[in-house]
Amino acid sequence: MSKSLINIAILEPSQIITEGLSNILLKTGTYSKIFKIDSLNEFNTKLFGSQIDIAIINPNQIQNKLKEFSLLKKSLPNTLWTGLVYTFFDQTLLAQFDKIINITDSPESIGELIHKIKNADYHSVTGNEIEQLSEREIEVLKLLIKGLSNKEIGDKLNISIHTVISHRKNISQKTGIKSQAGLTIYAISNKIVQIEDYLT
Amino acid sequence: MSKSLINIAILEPSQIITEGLSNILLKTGTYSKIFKIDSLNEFNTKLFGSQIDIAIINPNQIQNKLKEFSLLKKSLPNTLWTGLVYTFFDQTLLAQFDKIINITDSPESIGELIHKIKNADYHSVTGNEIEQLSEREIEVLKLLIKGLSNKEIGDKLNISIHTVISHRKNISQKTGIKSQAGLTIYAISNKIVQIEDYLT
DNA sequence: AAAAACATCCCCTTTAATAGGGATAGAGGG
DNA sequence: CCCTCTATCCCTATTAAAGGGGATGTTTTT
Repeated sequence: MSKSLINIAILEPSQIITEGLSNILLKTGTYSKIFKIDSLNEFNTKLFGSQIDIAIINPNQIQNKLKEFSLLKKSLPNTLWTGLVYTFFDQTLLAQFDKIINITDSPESIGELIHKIKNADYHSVTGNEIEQLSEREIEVLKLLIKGLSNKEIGDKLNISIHTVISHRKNISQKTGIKSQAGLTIYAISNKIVQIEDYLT
Repeated sequence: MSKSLINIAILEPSQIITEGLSNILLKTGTYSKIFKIDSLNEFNTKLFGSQIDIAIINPNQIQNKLKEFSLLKKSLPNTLWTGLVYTFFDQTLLAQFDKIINITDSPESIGELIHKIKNADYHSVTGNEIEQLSEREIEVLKLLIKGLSNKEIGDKLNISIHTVISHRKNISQKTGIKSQAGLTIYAISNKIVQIEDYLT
């Protein structure tokens, strides 16, 4: 891949970030053309046929669209799929990307990204499956994180406290996490709960 | 306040965001001068004597510097203190600002901000004091969130379990949060712990 | 100098969670 | 049809936490 003009697609809802990133990319001195897009499927419409070398994507945009994203990666194997992270995201989500750049990265390190793509080939990796919690277990987990006791959870779900304890045992086994704090972080990072809902 | 040139200070560690925001502010068509700064105290050094009309600040930058920020607001009462939010923050932290803009806000709504400042006076409000946790309490909280028991925390800090329990009682009283899950979320949203450290 | 906050330690009682051990019934896939 | 997973329920013993009550000495603030 020895070409001097690089095509970069940016999928990011914040115009502030899109503007800033474009500027910094253009300032790296490499000749690049930047396409700003609003959704994943614009890769197949607006950008169809273009050879996109780097796609920079807000991970939120592939949330709940993992299959679509997988297909896209297969249909565009020569693209470097990059996640743009400015808050914490689920690790399994980030694992879908070939590379991660952070909003606080310096222009220099972003410049390096461009440099590398000119000199190397990247191979898309498929993320690992995590052991899924069942629906009921997730219900229990959500209430658990609200700080409810086993008994309160049972009352709320109309099941006995023993069932709740069973579910909790299974949750702990599946996740390997024993403490409530750890489970809270697990639930947040896996988007089972939104942290915003817990801020008063 | 009927002046055409507006001075804007931006305190934001991400260069991507600073770049993007500057661009959008300049594109609003108003004549504004933008100062990029790296810390709160540059208001008293680099910017000393300048009439800053709008300060746009990443709330992280005032975390643990609430007193300094309060004094600053008092010494610069004609400045509009604006928080730039791109992830969740503690609400009490956001209450310290006169105004909040979000990273996903459109250029138009940011332009409105500039427009308003030209036609109105803003009065700085002093935010409520957050009841601060003591150093020791924060140490205990951090270990608590790792899932350690009271006894383990005591062993780690070389204090008796009774002291740990005392600290926990005080933490609960100060924050009003009883459950470990709630405290975890409190600690994350107050940047006492980084959620990234807990992702395996 | 007095008051407030902090850090340390101790006691008691009640309530909840943990860690084992189970059982049963239904749904779904191979 | 068998096996696995899920959801439900139960028991016992041990450990931990919650919620009260204090006390003492040291900083820090007013």
